[in-house]
Amino acid sequence: MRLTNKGRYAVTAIADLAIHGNRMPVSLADISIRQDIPISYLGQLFMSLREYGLVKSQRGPNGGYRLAKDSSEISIVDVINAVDEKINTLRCDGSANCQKNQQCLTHTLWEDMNHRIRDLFAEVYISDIVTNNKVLEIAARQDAFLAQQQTHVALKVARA
Amino acid sequence: MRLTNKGRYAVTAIADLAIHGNRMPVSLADISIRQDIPISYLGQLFMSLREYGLVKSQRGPNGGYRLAKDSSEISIVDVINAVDEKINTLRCDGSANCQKNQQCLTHTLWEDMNHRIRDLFAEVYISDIVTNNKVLEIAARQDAFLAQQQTHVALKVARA
DNA sequence: TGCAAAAAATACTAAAGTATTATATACTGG
DNA sequence: CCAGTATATAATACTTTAGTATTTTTTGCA
Repeated sequence: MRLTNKGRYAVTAIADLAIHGNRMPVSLADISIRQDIPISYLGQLFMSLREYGLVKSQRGPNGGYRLAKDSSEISIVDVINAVDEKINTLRCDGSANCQKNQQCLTHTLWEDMNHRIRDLFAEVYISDIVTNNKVLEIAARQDAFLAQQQTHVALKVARA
Repeated sequence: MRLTNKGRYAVTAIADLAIHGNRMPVSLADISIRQDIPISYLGQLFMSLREYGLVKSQRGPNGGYRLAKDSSEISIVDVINAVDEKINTLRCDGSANCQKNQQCLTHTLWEDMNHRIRDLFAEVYISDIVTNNKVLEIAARQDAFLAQQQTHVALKVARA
């Protein structure tokens, strides 16, 4: 079983889209600044997310990404699957050949835990996340930060 | 979050003790053969398990390990903790400094998932595992395999 | 029509973590 | 005293993860 930055980043980025993508596509650059995720890494993640059908893209100026479905139809397990982080407690990948081509002593246990954890992640939807007050509060802080960054850039450009 | 061979090995080894340690201490050599786990790796794991108070050791001939408590008092989460595999979905280790010393957007989410997964593992006890019929069946197969190995060794010694 | 903003695609590298092996030492029952 | 056992630690090989870099393609807009 493993859930690392990759999966966390992906869920965070999808939540960012759910919050900011209502009117306009959201650029990776904006997500990168708001969520503090390397932009090039985001690029990789969004290729998977798009192939998996969770987001749709728009190239060119003012382009970016939007959710392909409503946030109430995307669960965390979808996102984690999309970026290929298996939530898997099994050594044998389910084929029960963990010990010399036969089941190991605890095979059934891990299989069971696997299901239960998957269910846990399957029942949390992106909409649940982005309606949480604490989350919205943090999103507001991140918005302010992005605006501030953009002002800095504008000033630099004006000076030059 | 991460659960790898180390944690799986540890739980499997503890289950092996629960099954075979009623009368005599169980040697790492036997566990190694029955469960197909490298003996030197087992040595490392059992150091942790002993320090954590889950097993007690007996050196010398006919020595080995036994459970330090009843199998109904050892949950999976204890075992995994003992060998230092954190079941942790959090990037920031709980201190909520995941993004520039402040909470990241999904901090609360991962914290919540963390608790739920921990609860899942905390409610499964070793006794649950070793009373399962399928598990006992596999244990019987492993016993036969060990006996066969020992016969081979005995024959070799007799021949020499 | 050309520039700039954006995604798409791919290759590469460094760091961290995992699993395993190896080796030497200490203890203990017969 | 010997052999079987745990104890302890070091070293190594391997895998995965995270992150960086670069080039190409698309497209809105001035």
